[in-house]
Amino acid sequence: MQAQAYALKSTAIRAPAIRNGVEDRDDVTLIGVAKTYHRECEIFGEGDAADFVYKVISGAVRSFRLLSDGRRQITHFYLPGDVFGVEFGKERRAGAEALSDAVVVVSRRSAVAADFDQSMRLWRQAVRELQRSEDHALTLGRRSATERIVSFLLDLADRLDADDEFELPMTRQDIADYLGLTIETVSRTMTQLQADRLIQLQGCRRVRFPRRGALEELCE
Amino acid sequence: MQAQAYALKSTAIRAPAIRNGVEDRDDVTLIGVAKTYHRECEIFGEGDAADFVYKVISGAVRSFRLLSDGRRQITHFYLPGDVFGVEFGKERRAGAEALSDAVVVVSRRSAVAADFDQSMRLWRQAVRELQRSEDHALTLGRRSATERIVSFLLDLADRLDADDEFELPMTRQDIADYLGLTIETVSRTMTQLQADRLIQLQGCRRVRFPRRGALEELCE
DNA sequence: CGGTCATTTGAACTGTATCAAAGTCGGTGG
DNA sequence: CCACCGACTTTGATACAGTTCAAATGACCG
Repeated sequence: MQAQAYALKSTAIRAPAIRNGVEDRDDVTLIGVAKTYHRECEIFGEGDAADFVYKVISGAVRSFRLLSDGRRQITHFYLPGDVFGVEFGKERRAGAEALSDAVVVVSRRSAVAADFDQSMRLWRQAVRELQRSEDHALTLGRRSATERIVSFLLDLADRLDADDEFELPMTRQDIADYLGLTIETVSRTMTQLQADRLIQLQGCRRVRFPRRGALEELCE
Repeated sequence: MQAQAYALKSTAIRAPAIRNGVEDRDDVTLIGVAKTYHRECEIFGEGDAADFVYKVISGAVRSFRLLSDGRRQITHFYLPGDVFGVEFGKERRAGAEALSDAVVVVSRRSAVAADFDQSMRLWRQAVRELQRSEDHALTLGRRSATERIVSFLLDLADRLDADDEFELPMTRQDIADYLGLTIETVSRTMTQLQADRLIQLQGCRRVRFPRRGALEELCE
């Protein structure tokens, strides 16, 4: 399907709290090994043993689930500062792959569990992540294509701490599989938003919000 | 919108573990007050303080979120034995209402927190519930109307410990708002499933699976 | 029985998918 | 340095699943 890639480089690292989001004094500092995963490289697969937890340093990661006929639903995107791979059971409920070349700190689950304070924070992060999928379900169940795209872009800008301009870390296909749309609908919708002067595109990855207020109105 | 109703009756009670699901030695015994909520009655609203946790004794409950124009997404249905209203933050992220007259045990959050073992179990239940919304997102993002209905019915039968016949505790509109469809599509799809001899309906609430295997194939 | 509310059915419409082709961009090798 | 390649994206034309609007039917309850 797509070019196969594999992990590179491994150095010991202490990954500090990065994101400066609103209430993130809840940030997790993972101690572990930094690994570089190349674009499209699998980090773990659905059903694997969940022995490690991860934190994105740079690049981005997607997690996803598949139906047996190949339809894919991307469940989350992870951006720099995000923790992922925290499972409550023993097995992975979703697979994870690097979107672009990504540097990730990998930490043994058992090692984290030893530190009560740390594992509390990790739990809270994981819960917050799960709560995002409730929001996601609302979007998938009840919003139009335009509303999905707009709320997605606004959310992404927010998580990237971007004010009104940022780089999309994923392809149109990834966006489509996250929003329950097709790649063509994503493309057309973004073209239309640009025609309506609600967003500006420079190349297909760089997005600017010339009038954020108007965008926000579109999906409240 | 709909007939207003209100809570009735309050007696002290000890709500024992009910569901005999596969791995539910994880069941929670809430000690609190039994309340009866009438059909369509609000149990709590989005944004309320989350001071109580609940367990369904009989009847059923829905939780939901609204868009500002009134579109509704039902996030979960709670059946006898289910715990609900466990929040990780201080505020309700969704509203909850009784589907039918429902008996519910209400317990102060602070009271439960005192019992470590108990609150652990409560947490795990809440996490499992949140994980369900990841499954839900897959369904909403990537399955057809027929697949949604079939997987919904199978899941419901399972949770009701029904073998091949059970009573739907909710209206077509509720099913529609859970599955991201319209009431007409739900109705037509069920009629079609019946015509295909994949389900049998007696009245609009009683469902039977004459060939469960065939149903399961429809949504793997 | 009659009234109310939920459900089903029908007909027409529409948003999004599908299928197909053309355009863009970045990288690579000549 | 430039031309070509492959992957991704955009655009176009058409199809269709699911929605919308409207009306008929059915179920429940006093």
